[in-house]
Amino acid sequence: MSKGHATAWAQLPVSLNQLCLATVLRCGQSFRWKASGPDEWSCGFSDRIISLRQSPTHLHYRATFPSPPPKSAKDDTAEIVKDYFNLSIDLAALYEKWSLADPNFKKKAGEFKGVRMLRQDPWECLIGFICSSNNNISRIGQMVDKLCATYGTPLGTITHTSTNPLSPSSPSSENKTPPTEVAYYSFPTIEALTTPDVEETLKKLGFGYRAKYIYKTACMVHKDRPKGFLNTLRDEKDYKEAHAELIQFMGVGPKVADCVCLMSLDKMGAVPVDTHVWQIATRDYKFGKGKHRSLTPVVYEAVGDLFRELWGDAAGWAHSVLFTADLRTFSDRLENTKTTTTTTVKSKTKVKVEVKEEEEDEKIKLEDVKVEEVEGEEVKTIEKRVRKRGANGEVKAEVVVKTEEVTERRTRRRRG
DNA sequence: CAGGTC
DNA sequence: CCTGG
Repeated sequence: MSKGHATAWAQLPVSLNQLCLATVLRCGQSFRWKASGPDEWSCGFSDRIISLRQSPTHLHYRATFPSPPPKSAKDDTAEIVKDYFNLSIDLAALYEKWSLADPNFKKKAGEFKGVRMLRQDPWECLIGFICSSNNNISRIGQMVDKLCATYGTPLGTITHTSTNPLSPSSPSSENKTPPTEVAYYSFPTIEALTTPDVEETLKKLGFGYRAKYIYKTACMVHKDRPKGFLNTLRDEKDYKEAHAELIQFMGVGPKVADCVCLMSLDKMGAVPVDTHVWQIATRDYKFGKGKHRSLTPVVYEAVGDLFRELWGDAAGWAHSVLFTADLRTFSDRLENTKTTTTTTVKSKTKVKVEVKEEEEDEKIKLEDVKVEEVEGEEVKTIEKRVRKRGANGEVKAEVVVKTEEVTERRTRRRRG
Protein backbone atom coordinates (compact mmCIF):
# COMPACT_ATOMS: atom_id res chain seq x y z
CA MET A 1 0.00 0.00 0.00
CA SER A 2 1.66 3.14 -1.18
CA LYS A 3 0.93 6.73 -0.45
CA GLY A 4 -0.64 8.05 -3.58
CA HIS A 5 0.18 10.60 -6.21
CA ALA A 6 -2.20 13.48 -5.83
CA THR A 7 -3.06 15.93 -8.57
CA ALA A 8 -3.47 19.63 -7.83
CA TRP A 9 -6.84 20.89 -6.69
CA ALA A 10 -9.06 22.05 -9.53
CA GLN A 11 -12.56 23.47 -9.52
CA LEU A 12 -15.89 23.55 -11.27
CA PRO A 13 -18.38 26.39 -10.97
CA VAL A 14 -21.23 24.95 -8.89
CA SER A 15 -23.53 26.86 -6.55
CA LEU A 16 -24.90 25.56 -3.27
CA ASN A 17 -28.37 25.60 -4.81
CA GLN A 18 -27.17 23.08 -7.34
CA LEU A 19 -25.25 20.86 -4.97
CA CYS A 20 -24.83 20.62 -1.22
CA LEU A 21 -21.97 18.21 -0.78
CA ALA A 22 -22.33 17.59 2.93
CA THR A 23 -25.95 16.64 2.48
CA VAL A 24 -25.80 14.65 -0.74
CA LEU A 25 -22.85 12.53 0.35
CA ARG A 26 -24.45 11.63 3.67
CA CYS A 27 -28.11 11.11 2.78
CA GLY A 28 -27.78 7.44 1.97
CA GLN A 29 -27.40 7.42 -1.81
CA SER A 30 -23.82 6.21 -1.67
CA PHE A 31 -22.47 4.54 1.43
CA ARG A 32 -18.84 4.94 0.49
CA TRP A 33 -17.82 8.56 0.99
CA LYS A 34 -15.60 9.29 3.96
CA ALA A 35 -14.90 12.57 5.70
CA SER A 36 -11.19 12.99 5.01
CA GLY A 37 -10.83 16.41 6.56
CA PRO A 38 -12.85 19.41 7.71
CA ASP A 39 -15.35 19.89 4.91
CA GLU A 40 -13.51 17.40 2.72
CA TRP A 41 -14.82 14.11 1.36
CA SER A 42 -13.11 11.23 -0.38
CA CYS A 43 -14.15 8.06 -2.16
CA GLY A 44 -12.46 5.30 -4.11
CA PHE A 45 -13.31 5.07 -7.80
CA SER A 46 -12.13 2.44 -10.26
CA ASP A 47 -8.55 3.63 -10.60
CA ARG A 48 -8.19 6.63 -8.30
CA ILE A 49 -9.31 8.26 -5.09
CA ILE A 50 -11.35 11.40 -5.65
CA SER A 51 -11.42 14.09 -2.97
CA LEU A 52 -13.90 16.96 -2.87
CA ARG A 53 -14.36 20.28 -1.15
CA GLN A 54 -16.93 22.97 -1.65
CA SER A 55 -17.08 26.75 -1.53
CA PRO A 56 -20.25 28.79 -2.09
CA THR A 57 -19.40 29.15 -5.75
CA HIS A 58 -17.26 26.15 -6.64
CA LEU A 59 -16.84 22.44 -6.30
CA HIS A 60 -13.16 21.64 -5.74
CA TYR A 61 -11.76 18.27 -6.67
CA ARG A 62 -8.57 16.36 -6.98
CA ALA A 63 -7.54 12.81 -7.70
CA THR A 64 -4.99 10.60 -6.01
CA PHE A 65 -3.59 7.80 -8.17
CA PRO A 66 -1.92 4.68 -6.80
CA SER A 67 1.00 5.10 -9.17
CA PRO A 68 2.42 8.07 -11.04
CA PRO A 69 0.27 8.65 -14.10
CA PRO A 70 1.94 8.45 -17.52
CA LYS A 71 3.09 11.85 -18.74
CA SER A 72 0.82 11.70 -21.75
CA ALA A 73 -2.26 10.84 -19.72
CA LYS A 74 -4.66 13.70 -19.32
CA ASP A 75 -6.58 13.92 -16.11
CA ASP A 76 -10.22 13.14 -16.80
CA THR A 77 -11.33 13.57 -13.20
CA ALA A 78 -13.42 16.61 -14.15
CA GLU A 79 -15.49 14.47 -16.51
CA ILE A 80 -15.96 11.82 -13.87
CA VAL A 81 -17.12 14.39 -11.33
CA LYS A 82 -19.53 16.09 -13.72
CA ASP A 83 -21.03 12.76 -14.62
CA TYR A 84 -21.18 11.45 -11.05
CA PHE A 85 -23.05 14.52 -9.82
CA ASN A 86 -25.36 14.77 -12.84
CA LEU A 87 -24.24 18.37 -13.17
CA SER A 88 -25.92 18.89 -16.55
CA ILE A 89 -29.28 18.92 -14.78
CA ASP A 90 -30.46 22.24 -13.41
CA LEU A 91 -31.60 21.42 -9.89
CA ALA A 92 -32.63 24.95 -8.91
CA ALA A 93 -35.11 25.04 -11.78
CA LEU A 94 -36.60 21.76 -10.63
CA TYR A 95 -36.94 23.05 -7.06
CA GLU A 96 -38.96 25.98 -8.39
CA LYS A 97 -41.24 23.69 -10.28
CA TRP A 98 -41.82 21.37 -7.32
CA SER A 99 -42.35 24.29 -4.94
CA LEU A 100 -45.02 25.70 -7.21
CA ALA A 101 -46.84 22.37 -7.36
CA ASP A 102 -46.53 21.42 -3.70
CA PRO A 103 -46.68 23.71 -0.63
CA ASN A 104 -45.21 21.04 1.63
CA PHE A 105 -42.21 20.69 -0.61
CA LYS A 106 -41.73 24.43 -0.65
CA LYS A 107 -41.85 24.53 3.15
CA LYS A 108 -39.15 21.91 3.62
CA ALA A 109 -36.96 22.73 0.64
CA GLY A 110 -35.66 25.96 2.14
CA GLU A 111 -33.48 24.11 4.61
CA PHE A 112 -32.50 21.42 2.16
CA LYS A 113 -31.15 23.03 -0.95
CA GLY A 114 -28.81 21.32 -3.34
CA VAL A 115 -30.09 17.78 -2.76
CA ARG A 116 -29.55 16.11 -6.11
CA MET A 117 -29.36 12.54 -7.29
CA LEU A 118 -25.98 11.05 -7.91
CA ARG A 119 -25.37 9.09 -11.09
CA GLN A 120 -23.64 6.06 -9.65
CA ASP A 121 -22.24 2.97 -11.24
CA PRO A 122 -25.20 0.56 -11.58
CA TRP A 123 -23.32 -2.47 -10.26
CA GLU A 124 -22.06 -0.68 -7.19
CA CYS A 125 -25.49 0.79 -6.60
CA LEU A 126 -27.16 -2.60 -6.91
CA ILE A 127 -24.91 -4.31 -4.40
CA GLY A 128 -24.98 -1.36 -2.02
CA PHE A 129 -28.75 -1.45 -1.83
CA ILE A 130 -28.93 -5.20 -1.50
CA CYS A 131 -26.96 -4.55 1.69
CA SER A 132 -29.48 -1.92 2.74
CA SER A 133 -32.45 -4.22 3.20
CA ASN A 134 -33.83 -4.39 6.73
CA ASN A 135 -30.68 -2.69 7.93
CA ASN A 136 -29.49 0.58 9.41
CA ILE A 137 -27.40 3.16 7.61
CA SER A 138 -24.30 2.95 9.79
CA ARG A 139 -24.03 -0.79 9.33
CA ILE A 140 -24.60 -0.55 5.58
CA GLY A 141 -21.55 1.70 5.38
CA GLN A 142 -19.45 -0.72 7.41
CA MET A 143 -20.52 -3.61 5.23
CA VAL A 144 -19.69 -1.82 1.98
CA ASP A 145 -16.30 -0.85 3.41
CA LYS A 146 -15.55 -4.49 4.21
CA LEU A 147 -16.70 -5.56 0.78
CA CYS A 148 -14.28 -3.14 -0.90
CA ALA A 149 -11.38 -3.92 1.43
CA THR A 150 -11.81 -7.65 0.80
CA TYR A 151 -12.65 -7.83 -2.90
CA GLY A 152 -11.74 -4.41 -4.30
CA THR A 153 -8.43 -3.13 -5.65
CA PRO A 154 -6.19 -1.12 -3.32
CA LEU A 155 -5.87 2.48 -4.48
CA GLY A 156 -3.32 3.60 -1.92
CA THR A 157 -3.85 5.82 1.06
CA ILE A 158 -4.57 9.45 1.71
CA THR A 159 -4.06 11.51 4.82
CA HIS A 160 -7.12 12.20 6.90
CA THR A 161 -6.95 15.32 9.02
CA SER A 162 -9.07 16.23 12.00
CA THR A 163 -12.73 16.37 11.27
CA ASN A 164 -13.56 17.36 14.81
CA PRO A 165 -15.80 20.42 14.59
CA LEU A 166 -14.86 21.37 18.14
CA SER A 167 -11.24 21.75 17.25
CA PRO A 168 -10.54 25.48 17.53
CA SER A 169 -8.52 27.40 15.02
CA SER A 170 -5.82 28.08 17.61
CA PRO A 171 -2.78 25.91 16.88
CA SER A 172 -2.19 25.14 20.54
CA SER A 173 -5.40 23.20 20.72
CA GLU A 174 -5.32 20.05 22.76
CA ASN A 175 -8.19 18.14 21.28
CA LYS A 176 -6.69 18.03 17.84
CA THR A 177 -6.74 14.55 16.34
CA PRO A 178 -3.46 13.55 14.73
CA PRO A 179 -3.53 12.95 10.96
CA THR A 180 -3.88 9.34 9.89
CA GLU A 181 -3.22 7.42 6.69
CA VAL A 182 -6.40 5.76 5.46
CA ALA A 183 -6.51 3.06 2.78
CA TYR A 184 -8.96 3.30 -0.11
CA TYR A 185 -10.21 0.61 -2.46
CA SER A 186 -12.18 0.38 -5.65
CA PHE A 187 -15.59 -1.21 -5.54
CA PRO A 188 -15.29 -4.93 -6.39
CA THR A 189 -15.88 -5.95 -10.00
CA ILE A 190 -18.78 -8.23 -10.84
CA GLU A 191 -16.38 -11.10 -11.44
CA ALA A 192 -14.62 -10.61 -8.13
CA LEU A 193 -17.83 -11.49 -6.32
CA THR A 194 -18.44 -14.71 -8.23
CA THR A 195 -15.64 -16.78 -6.66
CA PRO A 196 -16.93 -19.75 -4.65
CA ASP A 197 -15.64 -18.40 -1.34
CA VAL A 198 -17.66 -15.19 -1.49
CA GLU A 199 -20.77 -16.28 0.38
CA GLU A 200 -18.86 -17.84 3.24
CA THR A 201 -16.41 -14.96 3.50
CA LEU A 202 -19.14 -12.35 3.59
CA LYS A 203 -21.02 -14.30 6.23
CA LYS A 204 -17.92 -14.26 8.41
CA LEU A 205 -17.69 -10.53 7.83
CA GLY A 206 -21.15 -10.11 9.29
CA PHE A 207 -23.31 -9.73 6.20
CA GLY A 208 -25.91 -12.16 7.50
CA TYR A 209 -28.40 -13.47 4.98
CA ARG A 210 -27.31 -10.79 2.49
CA ALA A 211 -24.10 -12.74 1.84
CA LYS A 212 -26.02 -15.19 -0.29
CA TYR A 213 -27.92 -12.46 -2.11
CA ILE A 214 -24.70 -10.74 -3.12
CA TYR A 215 -23.03 -13.93 -4.30
CA LYS A 216 -26.08 -15.14 -6.22
CA THR A 217 -26.69 -11.78 -7.83
CA ALA A 218 -23.05 -11.51 -8.88
CA CYS A 219 -23.28 -14.94 -10.51
CA MET A 220 -26.51 -14.09 -12.28
CA VAL A 221 -25.18 -10.83 -13.66
CA HIS A 222 -21.90 -12.39 -14.70
CA LYS A 223 -23.08 -15.70 -16.18
CA ASP A 224 -26.71 -15.32 -17.20
CA ARG A 225 -26.61 -11.83 -18.68
CA PRO A 226 -24.78 -10.29 -21.62
CA LYS A 227 -21.70 -8.23 -20.94
CA GLY A 228 -22.42 -4.73 -19.73
CA PHE A 229 -26.04 -5.71 -19.09
CA LEU A 230 -26.63 -3.37 -16.18
CA ASN A 231 -25.35 -0.37 -18.10
CA THR A 232 -27.64 -1.10 -21.04
CA LEU A 233 -30.59 -0.61 -18.69
CA ARG A 234 -29.76 3.09 -18.76
CA ASP A 235 -30.39 3.79 -22.41
CA GLU A 236 -32.01 0.74 -23.90
CA LYS A 237 -34.76 0.23 -21.35
CA ASP A 238 -37.33 2.53 -19.86
CA TYR A 239 -38.12 2.73 -16.16
CA LYS A 240 -40.68 -0.05 -16.10
CA GLU A 241 -38.50 -2.42 -18.12
CA ALA A 242 -35.39 -1.74 -16.09
CA HIS A 243 -37.31 -2.28 -12.86
CA ALA A 244 -38.63 -5.62 -14.13
CA GLU A 245 -35.11 -6.73 -15.01
CA LEU A 246 -33.69 -5.75 -11.65
CA ILE A 247 -36.18 -7.62 -9.48
CA GLN A 248 -35.02 -10.82 -11.15
CA PHE A 249 -31.91 -10.71 -9.00
CA MET A 250 -31.71 -12.37 -5.62
CA GLY A 251 -32.25 -9.95 -2.78
CA VAL A 252 -33.72 -7.30 -5.06
CA GLY A 253 -37.34 -6.36 -4.46
CA PRO A 254 -39.31 -3.33 -5.64
CA LYS A 255 -37.69 -0.91 -3.22
CA VAL A 256 -34.09 -1.83 -4.00
CA ALA A 257 -34.88 -1.90 -7.72
CA ASP A 258 -36.25 1.63 -7.50
CA CYS A 259 -33.11 2.81 -5.72
CA VAL A 260 -30.97 1.42 -8.52
CA CYS A 261 -33.23 2.89 -11.20
CA LEU A 262 -33.20 6.32 -9.60
CA MET A 263 -29.59 6.53 -8.46
CA SER A 264 -27.75 4.86 -11.31
CA LEU A 265 -29.99 4.30 -14.33
CA ASP A 266 -31.29 7.81 -15.09
CA LYS A 267 -34.87 6.89 -14.18
CA MET A 268 -35.84 10.17 -12.55
CA GLY A 269 -39.39 9.07 -11.92
CA ALA A 270 -38.49 6.06 -9.80
CA VAL A 271 -39.68 6.58 -6.22
CA PRO A 272 -38.25 4.10 -3.72
CA VAL A 273 -40.90 3.64 -1.07
CA ASP A 274 -39.29 2.68 2.20
CA THR A 275 -40.41 3.20 5.77
CA HIS A 276 -39.45 6.89 5.62
CA VAL A 277 -41.32 7.62 2.41
CA TRP A 278 -44.27 5.65 3.72
CA GLN A 279 -44.29 7.89 6.80
CA ILE A 280 -44.09 11.00 4.66
CA ALA A 281 -46.95 9.85 2.42
CA THR A 282 -49.29 9.03 5.27
CA ARG A 283 -48.29 11.82 7.64
CA ASP A 284 -47.73 14.78 5.32
CA TYR A 285 -49.92 13.86 2.38
CA LYS A 286 -52.66 11.93 4.18
CA PHE A 287 -52.19 9.00 1.88
CA GLY A 288 -54.92 6.38 2.32
CA LYS A 289 -56.29 8.27 5.31
CA GLY A 290 -54.94 5.67 7.68
CA LYS A 291 -56.69 2.82 5.94
CA HIS A 292 -53.60 0.94 4.89
CA ARG A 293 -51.85 -1.13 7.48
CA SER A 294 -48.87 -2.44 5.56
CA LEU A 295 -46.88 -1.73 2.45
CA THR A 296 -48.28 -4.27 0.04
CA PRO A 297 -47.15 -4.23 -3.61
CA VAL A 298 -50.35 -2.46 -4.61
CA VAL A 299 -49.92 0.20 -1.96
CA TYR A 300 -46.24 0.52 -2.85
CA GLU A 301 -47.08 1.45 -6.41
CA ALA A 302 -49.90 3.74 -5.35
CA VAL A 303 -47.54 5.79 -3.19
CA GLY A 304 -45.13 6.16 -6.09
CA ASP A 305 -47.98 7.19 -8.37
CA LEU A 306 -49.15 9.79 -5.87
CA PHE A 307 -45.76 11.46 -5.90
CA ARG A 308 -45.35 11.16 -9.65
CA GLU A 309 -48.67 12.92 -10.17
CA LEU A 310 -47.70 15.60 -7.68
CA TRP A 311 -44.14 16.30 -8.75
CA GLY A 312 -44.03 15.08 -12.33
CA ASP A 313 -41.42 13.21 -14.33
CA ALA A 314 -38.56 13.80 -11.92
CA ALA A 315 -40.54 12.74 -8.86
CA GLY A 316 -37.69 10.56 -7.66
CA TRP A 317 -35.45 13.60 -7.41
CA ALA A 318 -38.07 15.51 -5.46
CA HIS A 319 -38.67 12.57 -3.17
CA SER A 320 -35.01 12.59 -2.23
CA VAL A 321 -35.30 16.09 -0.83
CA LEU A 322 -38.12 15.16 1.52
CA PHE A 323 -36.54 11.82 2.34
CA THR A 324 -33.38 13.61 3.41
CA ALA A 325 -35.35 16.09 5.49
CA ASP A 326 -36.89 13.13 7.26
CA LEU A 327 -33.59 11.51 8.18
CA ARG A 328 -32.48 11.59 11.79
CA THR A 329 -29.07 12.90 10.85
CA PHE A 330 -30.52 16.10 9.46
CA SER A 331 -33.68 16.56 11.49
CA ASP A 332 -32.10 19.33 13.57
CA ARG A 333 -31.96 21.47 10.47
CA LEU A 334 -35.66 22.17 10.38
CA GLU A 335 -36.03 25.28 12.52
CA ASN A 336 -38.67 25.30 15.20
CA THR A 337 -38.90 21.62 14.82
CA LYS A 338 -38.64 19.68 17.98
CA THR A 339 -38.38 15.98 18.21
CA THR A 340 -40.54 14.96 21.06
CA THR A 341 -41.40 11.54 22.25
CA THR A 342 -44.78 11.67 23.79
CA THR A 343 -46.26 8.89 25.77
CA THR A 344 -49.93 9.36 26.16
CA VAL A 345 -51.89 7.11 28.41
CA LYS A 346 -55.58 7.29 28.18
CA SER A 347 -57.40 5.16 30.67
CA LYS A 348 -60.98 4.35 30.45
CA THR A 349 -62.69 2.42 33.10
CA LYS A 350 -65.27 0.60 31.17
CA VAL A 351 -67.14 -2.06 32.95
CA LYS A 352 -67.66 -2.21 36.59
CA VAL A 353 -69.64 -4.36 38.75
CA GLU A 354 -70.66 -7.90 38.65
CA VAL A 355 -71.87 -9.36 41.81
CA LYS A 356 -71.90 -13.02 42.18
CA GLU A 357 -73.21 -15.13 44.86
CA GLU A 358 -71.59 -18.39 44.06
CA GLU A 359 -69.20 -20.84 45.50
CA GLU A 360 -65.77 -21.45 44.14
CA ASP A 361 -62.81 -23.48 45.18
CA GLU A 362 -60.33 -22.38 42.58
CA LYS A 363 -57.47 -20.07 43.16
CA ILE A 364 -58.26 -16.45 43.06
CA LYS A 365 -57.19 -14.67 39.96
CA LEU A 366 -56.38 -11.17 40.92
CA GLU A 367 -55.45 -9.84 37.55
CA ASP A 368 -55.95 -10.76 33.96
CA VAL A 369 -54.14 -8.67 31.39
CA LYS A 370 -54.71 -8.84 27.69
CA VAL A 371 -52.52 -6.83 25.36
CA GLU A 372 -53.51 -6.00 21.85
CA GLU A 373 -51.30 -4.20 19.36
CA VAL A 374 -52.93 -1.63 17.15
CA GLU A 375 -50.74 0.40 14.77
CA GLY A 376 -48.41 2.35 17.00
CA GLU A 377 -50.40 1.97 20.15
CA GLU A 378 -51.04 -0.58 22.77
CA VAL A 379 -54.41 -1.41 24.15
CA LYS A 380 -54.34 -3.16 27.46
CA THR A 381 -57.41 -4.58 28.93
CA ILE A 382 -56.84 -5.00 32.61
CA GLU A 383 -59.38 -7.08 34.36
CA LYS A 384 -59.24 -7.03 38.08
CA ARG A 385 -61.35 -9.18 40.33
CA VAL A 386 -61.84 -8.51 43.91
CA ARG A 387 -63.65 -11.10 45.91
CA LYS A 388 -65.14 -10.99 49.28
CA ARG A 389 -65.17 -14.18 51.17
CA GLY A 390 -67.06 -15.37 54.10
CA ALA A 391 -65.70 -16.97 57.23
CA ASN A 392 -65.43 -20.38 55.58
CA GLY A 393 -63.67 -19.03 52.54
CA GLU A 394 -66.68 -19.11 50.31
CA VAL A 395 -67.16 -16.41 47.71
CA LYS A 396 -69.79 -14.05 48.81
CA ALA A 397 -69.41 -11.37 46.23
CA GLU A 398 -67.22 -10.60 43.27
CA VAL A 399 -66.42 -7.27 41.72
CA VAL A 400 -64.89 -7.08 38.29
CA VAL A 401 -63.28 -3.90 37.12
CA LYS A 402 -62.27 -3.68 33.51
CA THR A 403 -59.88 -0.91 32.58
CA GLU A 404 -58.89 -0.16 29.02
CA GLU A 405 -55.54 1.50 28.87
CA VAL A 406 -54.45 3.01 25.57
CA THR A 407 -50.78 3.79 25.37
CA GLU A 408 -49.49 5.78 22.41
CA ARG A 409 -45.84 6.18 21.76
CA ARG A 410 -45.06 8.50 18.95
CA THR A 411 -42.07 10.44 17.87
CA ARG A 412 -43.19 13.52 16.14
CA ARG A 413 -41.63 16.49 14.56
CA ARG A 414 -43.60 19.58 15.00
CA ARG A 415 -43.45 23.12 13.84
CA GLY A 416 -43.85 25.89 16.33
C1' DC B 1 -36.04 -1.98 15.59
C1' DA B 2 -33.19 -0.71 11.10
C1' DG B 3 -34.14 2.72 4.14
C1' DG B 4 -36.97 -5.37 2.66
C1' DT B 5 -36.91 -9.81 0.62
C1' DC B 6 -37.23 -14.79 0.06
C1' DC C 1 -34.25 -14.01 8.48
C1' DC C 2 -28.48 -12.02 10.16
C1' DT C 3 -26.63 -8.63 13.07
C1' DG C 4 -25.51 -4.69 16.16
C1' DG C 5 -26.34 0.26 17.36
